[in-house]
Amino acid sequence: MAPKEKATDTASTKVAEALAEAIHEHRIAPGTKLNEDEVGEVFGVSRTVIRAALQQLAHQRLVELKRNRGAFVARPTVKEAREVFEARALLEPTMTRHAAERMTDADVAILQSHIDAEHAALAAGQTGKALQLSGQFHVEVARIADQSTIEEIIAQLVARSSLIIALYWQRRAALCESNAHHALIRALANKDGALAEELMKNHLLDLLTSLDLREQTSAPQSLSEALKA
Amino acid sequence: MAPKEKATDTASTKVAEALAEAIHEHRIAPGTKLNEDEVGEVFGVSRTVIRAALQQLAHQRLVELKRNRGAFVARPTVKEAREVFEARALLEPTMTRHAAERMTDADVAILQSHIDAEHAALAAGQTGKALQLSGQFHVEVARIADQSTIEEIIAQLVARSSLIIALYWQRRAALCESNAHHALIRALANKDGALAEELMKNHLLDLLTSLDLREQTSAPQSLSEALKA
DNA sequence: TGATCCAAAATCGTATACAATATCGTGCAC
DNA sequence: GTGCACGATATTGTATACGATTTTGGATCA
Repeated sequence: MAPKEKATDTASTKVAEALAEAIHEHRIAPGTKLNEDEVGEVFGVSRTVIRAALQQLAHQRLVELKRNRGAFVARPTVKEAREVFEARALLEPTMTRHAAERMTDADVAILQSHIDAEHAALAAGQTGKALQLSGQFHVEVARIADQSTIEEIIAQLVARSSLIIALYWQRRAALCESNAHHALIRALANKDGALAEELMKNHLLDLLTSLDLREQTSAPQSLSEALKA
Repeated sequence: MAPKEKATDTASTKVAEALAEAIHEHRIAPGTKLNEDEVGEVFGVSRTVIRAALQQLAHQRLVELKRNRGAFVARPTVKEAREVFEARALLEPTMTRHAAERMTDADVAILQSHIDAEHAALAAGQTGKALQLSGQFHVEVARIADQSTIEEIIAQLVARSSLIIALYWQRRAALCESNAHHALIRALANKDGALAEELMKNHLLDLLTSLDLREQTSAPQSLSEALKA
């Protein structure tokens, strides 16, 4: 339960991870300004490390940096949402096929543990946690495919997807995901690359269509941002 | 000719761009340590902005950050080289097809000007510059496809490719590239999506096979690095 | 001679201080 | 009463100072 200390990581990374988790769990609303002094006080560190953390998050597109204005939690547009899933649609099915060809028993166990943890989190009402674990499943597939470069790209896209889902999710069908993952894991365990690829393709499409991507879904968070947009 | 000042960019970005250019043109050898004080003196700024710049470059995988040890120019492995081109192979052909469908006369002109500039640089012996322009061609294709998210990913992959090419290029066939781009531009101008897609796929394969990716091509830059690897 | 340990130097990580810029409120002119 | 200008305030951008960690060199001892 205690956060595992990665001694090799710098302080800014830990802050970035904490902020990312908060953003993914939608505890910080998109568009929120992240004041450096304020955040620094919360984490008990100086602005130096906060700035480094914010820069990391900006590279992941989880926050937006505006010169002399500050950092704001990203508010992915509908277009961006589509683009992220378009990118995933181009990368992940092929990764899944490759993963099926290299699948080991250990890999099956790892993926299964992800699903289990996801179910546990869901049962405990930890929606954010479940979402993160669900995303991690996709990253693991790329890892199994032994494509670390694409794995990183997918990790970033998954992180952005998490924010997108938090924003545009039309509430319903919370566990259909796990079912999709369950079918996927079976195809992967059977080394059925073609089926796994197809399942992943459909899974991503399902995810996309489960979003409400009509233009300007809800009223903008703040009036000021709305008028500037 | 003068570097255009982007007033909206922070100082660290300018330093990062300058360093990136130097790395791409292979004026700084892979594996070279980038001492913060030293680099800071060169650019006449403090370590604060240098650190920010190095962090940006680390995110692009152009430099590697080692805790308490410093920043080193990245030395992509053979595996990483293959992975980068695998990622590009998954993304760019589809982008090319989409670009063909949205191509305007202005876009044709832009792409043509890229090729012309590339030829000019090549004629002037500016190999590094030509390489960069050649890469920019690929980024432009994604822009024309109106996929800014994938455009960013490709931009990053192209940047890494530039370093990879500088490392693993087996000297020969310098201008076959431009020919490939020329054929591509014609297919794009004719809005022949299928042909453009195929040409891009082959072009990327050509690029990959033009590299010498046998294990451990040349002797490592430094003994110390060699022994640690 | 070789290895080991320790101290000194170098370098990175973080905090603080100062400068530049943007934001916001107030007052004045019309 | 409205619009604009200007100064006060807040916030970011950059530089510098200090502490922590690593590296390096030499001295000591087997």
